[in-house]
Amino acid sequence: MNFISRDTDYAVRALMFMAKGEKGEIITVDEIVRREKLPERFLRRILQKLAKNDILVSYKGKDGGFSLSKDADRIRITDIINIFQGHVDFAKCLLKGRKCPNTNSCSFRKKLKDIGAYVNKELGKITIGSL
Amino acid sequence: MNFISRDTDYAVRALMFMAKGEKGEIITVDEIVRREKLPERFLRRILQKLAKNDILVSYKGKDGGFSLSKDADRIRITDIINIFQGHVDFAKCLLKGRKCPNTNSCSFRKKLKDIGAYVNKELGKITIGSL
DNA sequence: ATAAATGATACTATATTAGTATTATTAAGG
DNA sequence: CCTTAATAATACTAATATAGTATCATTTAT
Repeated sequence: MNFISRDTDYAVRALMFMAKGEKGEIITVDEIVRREKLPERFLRRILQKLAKNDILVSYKGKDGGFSLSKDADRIRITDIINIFQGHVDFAKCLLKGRKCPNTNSCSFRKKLKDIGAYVNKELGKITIGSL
Repeated sequence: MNFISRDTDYAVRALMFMAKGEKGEIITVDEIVRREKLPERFLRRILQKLAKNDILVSYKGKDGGFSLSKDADRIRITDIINIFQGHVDFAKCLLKGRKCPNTNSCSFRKKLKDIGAYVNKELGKITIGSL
């Protein structure tokens, strides 16, 4: 079981690559594909999604491409994970269609919740710039 | 994105229920289904898997059922997660078919690894008995 | 106008998750 | 030994998530 999904992973690689360039530099999908050897169409969609979520700015048309929308130190890993994997829920009750019998005294979920809070806190400290 | 899968969740519920009984008590799948309202055939397979992995002892034939194979305090949540979800890998490199360019200097995976180690340590502290 | 880029959206393939169904095996008890 | 009540093994299925691919539209510099 992997904690990080492929699109999150690819997004981080692309962002790390972009962060190496000058601030505000416009980079095309093809450049990233050449350097990082990621599947072109898939990566294209990933970058589009990053643009929609204000991580990247996209420039259409000739000489277009993508640039980081903010300083790499302000792009947190949790942002990327949330975009591609949704909120990481450590303590969700998985009973279907009915209320959990021990709903408000579930010590298991309480402990999972604590662990989840720690993980999110630590992941929040990691930024593209810090990598 | 859920960290815990449904079979892990159901297994923990079943084990917690069984741990309430006397030590070594034999309990049938049907009893657990009645009390915890879990899908019978699915739960049956889950308990079989727990038996195969030495968490439960199974007794076939009339008056059969399952009992905990050891003290509930010695059944850790990580054991259950490993059985149903496999090893939880926080830092796996997801590049396909080719070597990662920055294989031995990947600061991202290094940080993920640290977080994963913490999570596994904390999950290892949680036992069925402690819940 | 053309070329070179992204945008939107639909499609597909594979894997994982969450089950269900069927038949076999085992063991207690009359 | 036969019946009954339990698990064992295994195959099957349905739904969902993951990992892509394909197509056509739109934009913009020259």
